[in-house]
Amino acid sequence: MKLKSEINCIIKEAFKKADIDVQAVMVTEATKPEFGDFQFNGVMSLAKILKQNPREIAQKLVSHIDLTCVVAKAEVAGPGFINLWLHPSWIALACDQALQDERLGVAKRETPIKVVVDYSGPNMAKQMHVGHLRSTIIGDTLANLLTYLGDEVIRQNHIGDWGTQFGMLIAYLEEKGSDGSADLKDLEQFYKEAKTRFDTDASFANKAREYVVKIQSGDQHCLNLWQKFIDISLGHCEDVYGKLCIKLTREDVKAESFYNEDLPNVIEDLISQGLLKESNGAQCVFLEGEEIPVIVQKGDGGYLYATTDLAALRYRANVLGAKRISYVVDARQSEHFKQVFKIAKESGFVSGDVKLEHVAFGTMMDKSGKPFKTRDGGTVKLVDLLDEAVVKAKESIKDKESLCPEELERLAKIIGIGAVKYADLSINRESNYIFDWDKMLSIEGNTSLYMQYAYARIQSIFRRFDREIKGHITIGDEIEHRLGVMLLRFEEMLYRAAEDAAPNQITSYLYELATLFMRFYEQNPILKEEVCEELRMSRLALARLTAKTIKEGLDILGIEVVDKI
RNA sequence: GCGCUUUUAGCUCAGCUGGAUAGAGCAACGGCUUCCUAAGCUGUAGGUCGCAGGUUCGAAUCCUGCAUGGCGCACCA
Repeated sequence: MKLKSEINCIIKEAFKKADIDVQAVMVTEATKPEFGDFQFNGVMSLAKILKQNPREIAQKLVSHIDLTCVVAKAEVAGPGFINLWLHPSWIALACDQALQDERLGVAKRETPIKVVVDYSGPNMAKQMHVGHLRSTIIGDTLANLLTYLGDEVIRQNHIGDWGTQFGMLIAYLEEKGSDGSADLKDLEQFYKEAKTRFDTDASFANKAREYVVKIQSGDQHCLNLWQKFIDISLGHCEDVYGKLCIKLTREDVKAESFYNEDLPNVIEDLISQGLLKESNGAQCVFLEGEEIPVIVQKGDGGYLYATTDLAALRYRANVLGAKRISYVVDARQSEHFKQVFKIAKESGFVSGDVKLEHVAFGTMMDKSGKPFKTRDGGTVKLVDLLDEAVVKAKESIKDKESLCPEELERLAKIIGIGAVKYADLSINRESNYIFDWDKMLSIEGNTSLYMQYAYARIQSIFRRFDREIKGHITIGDEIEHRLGVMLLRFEEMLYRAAEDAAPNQITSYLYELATLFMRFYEQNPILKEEVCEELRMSRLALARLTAKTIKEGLDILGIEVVDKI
């Protein structure tokens, strides 16, 4: 059941009865409570086309709106707005049904598609840093969301495990002896040391270059060393994923090296499509309207970023069969993706009906608006950031003294990590965002703690009332009415967020929902003596549906909830 | 130089396909509790939506120009 679609149908029916021809109608949420639950604004533009008075058309339309079941009242307002109020009894019934349903009334997509979500993509030469945070959590959320809506989601972790720097690292690993795992605990340090050796020792540098060639030509000894290095490095990433509750596994890893063998074919196929041109010794694709070409093969025969991405694109479209391929990557690479997508379509690597999208996001800044760095200007390791979040969360817990250490640790983890994720996801992903611990761990405003508190508050009701809820929801007052409508909007909100790949639509919704619930709870007692049984059951049911909706929403965001806070 | 992008309240941000008096939170100043989690609710104040034009019955939203901060522009990924 999609709320707006339902109302759209009613409006459309009214148009039909009024004998007015329209294409599509679209109601929107009312901008203010006085204007009802939903409003239809389409009459004004229609009046223009028909050269008639908009108020008259609106009036005519209103007289034909079916007021028996869903819509209770329809009113013309202003220049020709139509305001719509829903039947409280209908809202109540729909909420009852949602509560009975495991999926809270959220239907699965009628025609699910295969979607590849490419996200996280850490570089194996270095430890994950804050720059990977946004891709990882936005991508994971998108994957969760699409999965929930019924699409077949293929998560892809396109790790960087190929290229010249690995020659250096492998050479250094071998120099350190057979068991390098101890030295690899701190990849950053390892990288630095290797780099120093590379820069100061010519024979080491030569060896490193040889290794590059050897790895790429399939030398078994070198490949073994390389594999070992990647395993350890990937292990670091998995620690971070574990802390962050990210669902990526080894099965989702399709590294750059995976496409290596296909790269010569990409070039060949581009040649046969007549898209390739040599320029200054490099193989290039010149796109229409662009002066600077996309290089797919270097003068020395080496391949580039774009080449690998082309190989990956056609693998995903043709082998995996994806109909939507989403790249959750920093906005600075938008030009790259625009070009690669264009080449993929023009070359026929990816057929026209496949939706290619760059889910771009802005840079993470510090409190003063500069790119997020450590005090000495280095990159902040993601592990350190997450550990700090847990420590800070622990400090922020109100009566931490009353909790046992294990419980405090568990709470701090959920709250700290949840706060980092929620803060990021609640921002419109395309804008740069300011990373601010105080704001993040604040209980006020659109934060994860406010959500957690709202949820925990409801759970505490059900600790006092542990019987079965018997009876039905009745919408008694305006706040219950608004809460009910908000609960019913969950489904459409999710579909919208999925379409736009916009997690902040989910957080905005959850915040509005939680706020409404808090208001409802302030003025409508539930377990107090004076409340009659019937009313109590109705309010309990609303509370439970709210809790379930919050939990489901946070679950899609990859954030755990706690019953007590 | 070319291209992409940002600009909304003192601060951090919403604002979906153009719609009614532009919304939250923080910060400021008030109010509510013999306790169903006050880590809550609530009132007041605060904005020529960067500027100037244009399209439209109607523009923060679309178009053009300018200003502003950021980013990207050939063999790194």
